[in-house]
Amino acid sequence: MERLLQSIKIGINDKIYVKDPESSDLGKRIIEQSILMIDEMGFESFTFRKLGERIKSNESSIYRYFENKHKLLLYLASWYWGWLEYKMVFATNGIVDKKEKLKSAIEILTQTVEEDISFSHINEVLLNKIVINEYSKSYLTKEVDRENKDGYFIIYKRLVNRLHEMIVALDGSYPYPSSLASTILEGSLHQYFLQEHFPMLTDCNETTTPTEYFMDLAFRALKPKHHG
Amino acid sequence: MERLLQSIKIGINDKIYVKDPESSDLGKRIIEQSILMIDEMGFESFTFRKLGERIKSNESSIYRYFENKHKLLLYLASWYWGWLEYKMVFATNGIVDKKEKLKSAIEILTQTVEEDISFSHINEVLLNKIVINEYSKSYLTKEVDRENKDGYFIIYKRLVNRLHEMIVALDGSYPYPSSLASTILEGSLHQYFLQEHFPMLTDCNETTTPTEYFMDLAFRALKPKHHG
DNA sequence: ATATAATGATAGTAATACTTTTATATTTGT
DNA sequence: ACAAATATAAAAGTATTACTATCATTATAT
Repeated sequence: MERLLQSIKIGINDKIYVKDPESSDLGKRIIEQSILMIDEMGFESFTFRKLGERIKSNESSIYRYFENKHKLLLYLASWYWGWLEYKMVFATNGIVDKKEKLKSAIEILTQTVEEDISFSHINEVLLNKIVINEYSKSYLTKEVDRENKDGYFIIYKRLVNRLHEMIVALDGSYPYPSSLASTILEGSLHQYFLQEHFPMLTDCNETTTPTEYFMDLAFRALKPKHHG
Repeated sequence: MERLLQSIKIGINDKIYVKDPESSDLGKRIIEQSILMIDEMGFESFTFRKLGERIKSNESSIYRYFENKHKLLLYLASWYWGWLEYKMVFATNGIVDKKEKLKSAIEILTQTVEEDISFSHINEVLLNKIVINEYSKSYLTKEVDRENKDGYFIIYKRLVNRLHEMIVALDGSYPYPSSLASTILEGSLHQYFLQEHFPMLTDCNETTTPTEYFMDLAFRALKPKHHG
């Protein structure tokens, strides 16, 4: 899998950036270090000025890659969802049994992230933490409709839709396949957050994972026909 | 119910404010107009300076009630959850049938909000919109653990816990009652958001409500024993 | 009538989120 | 190898934000 992925590039809407950060060394440092810094200090405290100091580059140079830090967050999130989408499509590709296929998808989408050596400048474990803590802020804005129109959330939407399709394929009679799909994706992030900061509001802990919870929930909801 | 509520005050952790906004006319105007303004312009664009202009008071006077706009958001959210909690406790109070009780709770917690004339300076419909669009920002911060320790989220936690208890009472064998409770509350906000901005990611629309979705989901998950 | 508390007006500060300009380095095409 | 184009760096400037501080005025309580 590593070999295959080595030549893969996550395709991100080019309106999100001014200049493709994958196209230069500076761009890659911007991505690499912004992930570390946002994880360390949180998105609110993170600034391009601080990032410039950290990567020993100039604030104004960073602005040549991203209009502002909001766009950078959109970029990081898109990359993350694109990466998850790839992993999911890859993992579910050969599976013919619809239940097993959905199981595999839910597993990929809700499980704890491990580092992927294929993208050396991106720390997927930290990126997952960022998505848990900051992703909502990328769409809970007054600009969401315009940005959605401009395609900034297209990868996430495609991912929810893929899950939705697997749900429909397994149980066409279930009346809320889109809502279940979006609940699994968003709810999984939320359960990880609760586990860390509000443990009394979740059953997830060291022994019980969000994956188990959503797997159980999905299959209680879908009551799929058992066959073979 | 209106008569009864007339003398009710939602009790909010007094560390959230510097001076209780319920204790003066200026305080009430701060609450009233901040709700309108945050709804209009979004939390990011909202500032105490703008609020001061709007209520024809001084920026510095507003700082005598709230340390910053983050604390104001925590206040508004606490009020909202306290108000919902009151409505839920009131509605479920007399119900002995455990299934009906949980049904009633889910209905109150996930249904569309209507104005409550008991609190004349608070527009509950707009406050609900604010909670949908901004609540996550109140806890997705680096300060969440300290603020949680200081009790800023206590009402929300109590509310999730009440729902959790009703779930356990109905089906003690269900392994994820806390996660289900938090999923219903948070997920309901999310489904309303999706309905407005990402309709393709939800089945909720003019005819299907988040209440129906979560009611269905909860009772598929819980498979409660039917009796009577 | 006086003390106390609440509010208002004004100004000031450090940081943020940029933009602009100019200089320097690096890459690329011929 | 050299000029032209492009990328990056340095520095300064601007408007706004998120406060803080000071002092004046107004309302209320005793």
